[in-house]
Amino acid sequence: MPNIKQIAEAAGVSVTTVSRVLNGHPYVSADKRAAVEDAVRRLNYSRNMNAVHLIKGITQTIGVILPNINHYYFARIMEGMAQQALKCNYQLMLCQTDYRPNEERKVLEMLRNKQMDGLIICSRALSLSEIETYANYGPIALCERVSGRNLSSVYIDHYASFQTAIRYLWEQGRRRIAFTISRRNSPSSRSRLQAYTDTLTALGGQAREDWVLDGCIDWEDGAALVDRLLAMEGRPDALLITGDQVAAGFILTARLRGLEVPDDFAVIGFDNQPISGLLEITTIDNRLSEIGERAFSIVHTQITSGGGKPVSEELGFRFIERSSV
Amino acid sequence: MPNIKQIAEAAGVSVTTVSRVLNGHPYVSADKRAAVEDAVRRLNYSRNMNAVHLIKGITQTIGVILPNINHYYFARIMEGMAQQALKCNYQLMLCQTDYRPNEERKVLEMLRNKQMDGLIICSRALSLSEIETYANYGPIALCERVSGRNLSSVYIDHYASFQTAIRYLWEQGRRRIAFTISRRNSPSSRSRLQAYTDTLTALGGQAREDWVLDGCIDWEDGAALVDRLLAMEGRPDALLITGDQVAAGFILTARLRGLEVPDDFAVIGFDNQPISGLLEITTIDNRLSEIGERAFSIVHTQITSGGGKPVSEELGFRFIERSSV
DNA sequence: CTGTTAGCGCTTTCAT
DNA sequence: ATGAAAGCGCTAACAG
Repeated sequence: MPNIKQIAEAAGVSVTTVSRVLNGHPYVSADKRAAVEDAVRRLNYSRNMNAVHLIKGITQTIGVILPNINHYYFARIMEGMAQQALKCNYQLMLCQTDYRPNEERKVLEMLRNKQMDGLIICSRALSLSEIETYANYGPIALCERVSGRNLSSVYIDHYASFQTAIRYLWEQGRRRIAFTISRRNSPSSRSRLQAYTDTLTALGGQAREDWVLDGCIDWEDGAALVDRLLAMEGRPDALLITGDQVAAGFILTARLRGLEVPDDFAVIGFDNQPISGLLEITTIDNRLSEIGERAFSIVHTQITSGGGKPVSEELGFRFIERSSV
Repeated sequence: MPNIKQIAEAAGVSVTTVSRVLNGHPYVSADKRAAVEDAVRRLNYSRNMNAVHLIKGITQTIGVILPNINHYYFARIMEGMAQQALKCNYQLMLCQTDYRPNEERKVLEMLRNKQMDGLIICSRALSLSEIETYANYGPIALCERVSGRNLSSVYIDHYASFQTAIRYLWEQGRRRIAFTISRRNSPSSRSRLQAYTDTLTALGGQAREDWVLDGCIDWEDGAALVDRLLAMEGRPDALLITGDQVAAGFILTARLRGLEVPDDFAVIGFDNQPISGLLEITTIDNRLSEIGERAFSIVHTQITSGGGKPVSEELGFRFIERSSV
């Protein structure tokens, strides 16, 4: 692979002129420009971008931390980010870290290392405090509500969405409401638990600790839920299931057991996944693709504009009424 | 951000010694090593990896071309690659190019640019010939059968899997067999069409051109298929649907129209997606995660071992009998 | 409009 | 065991 110097020689100009042509700068005479372009073609030249990254101090790359790409929630967010990245001519480094703190740390180090100009964290194991210490090295955005920190944030108000869902079930006459979560101590799980307690208490209903059903991530978990519920005395008559795939697993398995939705169980799913349309599941659209788009744009803007205050952006959820309640 | 020179000064050693400590080389006295480590800590030093990439000529990054990450097929392959990447301490650049030739070209250029050490192409718009011209710049693997070229390849034998599926339907007494594809001219579609024609002809059945149903990618396409089929005179009694999500859309919509699977239509899906378990869809497991793992490992091995011949690896599909036939 | 030159920050001979 | 010095390939003052 030839370098810029060899091109300069071949074209009979200085490296500066070559660089100017390469970068489309003005003030290059037509004939020299042509000579350079010709040399580039003849020698099959291509810039070594690592040298450019080194000298410019940027890489046109944004890192993305998430536990696993093969999950509707994350794939959909990633899709949104990737669409924006394509428009902006930016690259996305996919860091599938499986909620392992040390792997997340490695990615933060890559920001510090200048391997990436910014970072988007879709979900995390590390503490906000630890993440925040890296904010000086480049803009960081999280896909969750964060405030009072040097971190940007794009999020849905999970508290409000849960409140809406619970009130809806209540209005439909349901009084024994349970809900699922994936990880017990995730930020969204905490606000949902809070909303569950607050809302039911306010309505004069009861929020039961044993009706917080955790570890529900895939459809199998939803399927397993059926027996878990049948084993209870005084079982719930309504479920908020955080993830339509889990809800689908539950509903289809319930049918096999001779139970009907919504007669035996009312169900509200989350994310408005394709499957929810297919099964007519009432759901809450969390606008995942837009979360990805906005997170990308915020980080991208901060990179190009050279910093500024962190941005916090709430996207409204959408309640989609179908026939599972 | 301090650089290596400043660390050298602070520690009272040469930059060479600092570099040695940083890279864990031997032949550094314990006290100098300690001095360097101390200086690194005090000055909060972090290597600029772009300089390392420049001088070493590698980036520990592999690019991945795919049209859209928010699709089970690609997300699952990507998951496999990412798991391997994590183990090898390699990074993955996600290049979601939406089948746009020019975007795919940009990624190939990034390989040439040395922004990535190798490339995996999950699906493509460009010709193999064009892709092959980049093979000198780094190992390239495709997730499809490729031979006689300077490109590696990890694939499922779609011809054989289709043959298996069609014979199975035939044995179950189905004679009017149709099938869906996503893109008409993709490599896999071509081998499937070939298998369809060959197999049915061999069995003495008929392969009908109007029973090749294209544009089937998402569940909506599957849902739309029902009416498309009902509008035909002499409609098929069996369907091979390349993608379980599409199959699910078809089956659930068919039920709403009062049709039964497998009574009115026998259905065989593809990919062994979670939904196929949920709906008891007979399917063909294409081992997507393994395809991703192998593709990554092949490229990774070629990078670390410095080239060698391209590798071609076929993974056997698995026929999963459930109750949609 | 063009070229000289000084870096960007790091690794790695090659001496010692 | 340690350091001086020569790059890796490119950009951007600065001087003409």
